[in-house]
Amino acid sequence: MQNLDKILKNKNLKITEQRLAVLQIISQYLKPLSIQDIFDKIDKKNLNVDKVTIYRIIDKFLEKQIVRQIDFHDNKIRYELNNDHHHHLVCKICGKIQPIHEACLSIDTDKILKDYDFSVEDHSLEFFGRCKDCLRK
Amino acid sequence: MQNLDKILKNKNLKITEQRLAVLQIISQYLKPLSIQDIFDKIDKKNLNVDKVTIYRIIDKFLEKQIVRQIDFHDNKIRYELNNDHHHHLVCKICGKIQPIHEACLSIDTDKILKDYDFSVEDHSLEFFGRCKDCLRK
DNA sequence: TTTCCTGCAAACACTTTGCATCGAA
DNA sequence: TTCGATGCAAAGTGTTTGCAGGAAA
Repeated sequence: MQNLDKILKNKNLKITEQRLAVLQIISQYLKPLSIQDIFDKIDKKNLNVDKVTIYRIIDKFLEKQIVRQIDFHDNKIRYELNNDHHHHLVCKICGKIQPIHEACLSIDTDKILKDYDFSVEDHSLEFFGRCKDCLRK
Repeated sequence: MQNLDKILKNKNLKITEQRLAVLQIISQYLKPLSIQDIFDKIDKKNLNVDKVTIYRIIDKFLEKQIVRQIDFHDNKIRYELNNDHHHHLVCKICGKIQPIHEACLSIDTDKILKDYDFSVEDHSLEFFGRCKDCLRK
């Protein structure tokens, strides 16, 4: 619990019950969560946090880069803790999501800077296809 | 114009004015467009296509893989023609979008198949950072 | 005490659904 | 003629805003 306090403190954010609740949920689950997911999970714990507040907390967290935003092409925006950089495998059939941590690609940001005068600070990469269970379907 | 007819025909879709209008807009602009963007641009040409119809057309186009979906982390979903595979540079400051066509990364899908039992059919990769004009801001 | 955060209500924006009509094949 | 596409209306869902009260520093 102490850790979560620190994360907020480091970013000069006031420590509130609501922010801790959201942080706890997000750091507890390995999969990116939508606003609704976060709301439901907080509700299940009988903690009351208004959904509007969750929107605002996530906005702040994005701004302070505590979380990052992920898109799985299903019209839902999801958020996950912005600690280790990784990508996802998204099954087009069953929707299952797997994180992949290996650096299975090399991105030449220097070349992009040289060729396009564009300084890359971040990138998003997601893979879509078929998972083990859906390979034969 | 003939080309657009063919695209629809090849996918066994009925050729209608509305679908041609959407296709034309999407193929005419180099940047991914949101539903609203498409609606506005069609409106400007004094062609009347209901927004609901655009949603349904885009759904069909996604299903038939005529267009693909792109996310620039600004809570708007955009669509672009699914012809040549490319990625985008998105400026975090001014929002400018540049396509990049070079294969500046190599993705080892065989390794993903071997390590994760996951068959990659598609991927999305977008870069976020600062464009030429915003580098000094 | 000050500043920022939260909850509630309401507005706003986005997307989907049902149904009757229309038009492509 | 048939089946699928469209337009309109309405419902459903997601997100933002304003404001007053409340809590952290």
